[in-house]
Amino acid sequence: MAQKIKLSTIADALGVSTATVSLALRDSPLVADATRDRIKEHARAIGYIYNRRAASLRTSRSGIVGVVVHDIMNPFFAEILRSIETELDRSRQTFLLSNHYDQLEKQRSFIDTLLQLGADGVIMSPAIGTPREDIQLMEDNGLPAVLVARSVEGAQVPVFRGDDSYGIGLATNHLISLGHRRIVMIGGTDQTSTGRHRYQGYVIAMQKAGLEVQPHWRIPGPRTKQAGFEVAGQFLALQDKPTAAVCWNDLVAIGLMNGIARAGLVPGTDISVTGYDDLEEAAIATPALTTVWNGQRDVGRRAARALLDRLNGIVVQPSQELIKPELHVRQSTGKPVERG
Amino acid sequence: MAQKIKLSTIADALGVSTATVSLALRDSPLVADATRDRIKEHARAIGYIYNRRAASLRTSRSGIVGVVVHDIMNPFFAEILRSIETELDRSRQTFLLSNHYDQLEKQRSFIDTLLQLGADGVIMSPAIGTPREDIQLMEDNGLPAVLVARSVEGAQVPVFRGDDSYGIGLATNHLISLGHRRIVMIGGTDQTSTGRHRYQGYVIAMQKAGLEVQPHWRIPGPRTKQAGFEVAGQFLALQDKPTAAVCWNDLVAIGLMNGIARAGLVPGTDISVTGYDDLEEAAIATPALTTVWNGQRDVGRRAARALLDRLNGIVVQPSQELIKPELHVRQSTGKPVERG
DNA sequence: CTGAAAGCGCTTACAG
DNA sequence: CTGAAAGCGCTTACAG
Repeated sequence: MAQKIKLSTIADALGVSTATVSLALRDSPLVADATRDRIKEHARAIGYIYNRRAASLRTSRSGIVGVVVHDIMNPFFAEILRSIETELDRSRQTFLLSNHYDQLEKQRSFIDTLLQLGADGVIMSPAIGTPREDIQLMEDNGLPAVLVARSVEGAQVPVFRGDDSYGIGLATNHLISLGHRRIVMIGGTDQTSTGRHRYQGYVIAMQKAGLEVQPHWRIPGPRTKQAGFEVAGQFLALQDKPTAAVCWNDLVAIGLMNGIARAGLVPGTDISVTGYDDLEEAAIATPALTTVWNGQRDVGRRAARALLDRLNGIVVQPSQELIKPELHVRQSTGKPVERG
Repeated sequence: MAQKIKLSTIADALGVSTATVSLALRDSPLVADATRDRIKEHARAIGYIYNRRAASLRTSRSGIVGVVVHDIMNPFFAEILRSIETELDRSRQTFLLSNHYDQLEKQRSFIDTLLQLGADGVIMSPAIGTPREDIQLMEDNGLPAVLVARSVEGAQVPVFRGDDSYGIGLATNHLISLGHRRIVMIGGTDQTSTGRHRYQGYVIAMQKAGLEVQPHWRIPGPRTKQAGFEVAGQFLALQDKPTAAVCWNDLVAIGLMNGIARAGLVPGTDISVTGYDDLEEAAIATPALTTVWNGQRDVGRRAARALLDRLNGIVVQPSQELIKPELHVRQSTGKPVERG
């Protein structure tokens, strides 16, 4: 890489100032058309590479937006990410992605990196236990934030998430209307707002139907296919032989169905199972999964737009935006079957 | 955010020079211990944020490593990414992730961004059709590259990938040894080196066993669960009723098994199916999937190390590093069963 | 419509 | 062990 090519290289070669080159490359109307064309053509010809660090140091805008989630490999976040990506691409923002794996330290170190790079904003699904001070720190340092999926008590920023209590209610009511009485909730944790909301939704639906809620009908924890699979034995061994399971998400539901099948029972027939999220995979599972569509695409799109608005100086009020979930009925639920 | 805090803010407050502050914050032995401690403590107390853009402009190292793959949501890449992440974290490099979805334009625009940000290096699984000039452009502009999963003809950079021809041979031979004669290969494309290598491996294994290879025994295309599911009908309708399918990857295999089950046949009994990659999911599929472990973790780890070596000035010879795959036999394969 | 000059916030020889 | 000064490559008033 012979000699580093910079604005002044072009300016010198064409006998103009760097100011003119800078303006020309950014299509400023201040530059005469002929001059602009000459400059752009020359820049292209010699392979000029714009130095964004220098520009960003000067303008204090970096064109970088950070996105932090629990785990990008989780298909639920994957769908949110895809719609965020689409939205940000449109505004030519580069997006910097990171997993925090629910470790506060990882999340903090990423936020630190964003601050150091002068990122323009951040979209995050906060790690379990994120204190509102961590959110405030970003805002105080000029890094506007928007939350998705989970909220942080007391944080003064917009939040976009599904209406979890309502959504799990849809699944629970569906099972109740099919005639199920002994319904277990599998997965999730009280440590997240989402976890608390979903469990509440289940409890409320059961109580409204006049059904008792047994403490041992909650198997907390599982959030992955693997975990759903592993918990099948424990579920099937419950004394009072529940006939249905409301699962934390589609991954847990699919894992559980695999575990049920492995135990010689037929999911959807012997045991009814519901998921949550309506991932692409839900429709092709065996049996096809009855689940709750969680509006991932909307969450991502609306969060990205809210952030872009903030970047463009539009004031976005801190608020909780609840996306309404929808029940999608498929073959994994049916009338209850009593097991010997 | 009152007044921007910078090195000189600290220098002024403590009556030292910015040079001393800069050195102290980076633990330079040139600074007296007492001075260093005083500076670091003050920096922490007033909430100083290091400006990496300024530093990077000066030093021309950014601490950023780009990672580009087809699709981060694909579990195959997910596992590679996780091991890259672990490796880079250790060297305190920030990693900038992007999907190219096999669109050359997306890939180019990301590479451009990396060049503009002054990234230190890049690890990529090149998009279909990537010309070697695109790789050369990065190298010429001081952005060292390392390839994973796919190679680019003629590119002078290190490549880490599985031995695809050998690996698919393991799966094919396994089916042949069970007694299968009519074996179909489903998925993949000749447009990628991986696709060509895997099909070759299948053909070679068939021929070595003295079996004829029928052109219609190849159903190219599918690479996702959804696509595997959809192609089941076409597969089951083949005139000569093949008894087994060698699939492009685990996703296709799992989708196909779901499709077979939906058609009323029992995968693993009526039809033998093999996958490729050995994703976590393979072990919990119903039936558990016989598949080829593709060394994702090794690929990621070794690629990251090679790049870090290059960043540290160690010369890494361009070479093709083939990771040896292993066959993992489970329940999705068995003796052939002739269908009416 | 174009140019000369200052400045973004660091780091790095160099001098003492 | 510490400081004064130059410079990384841009952009932005300002002047003409």
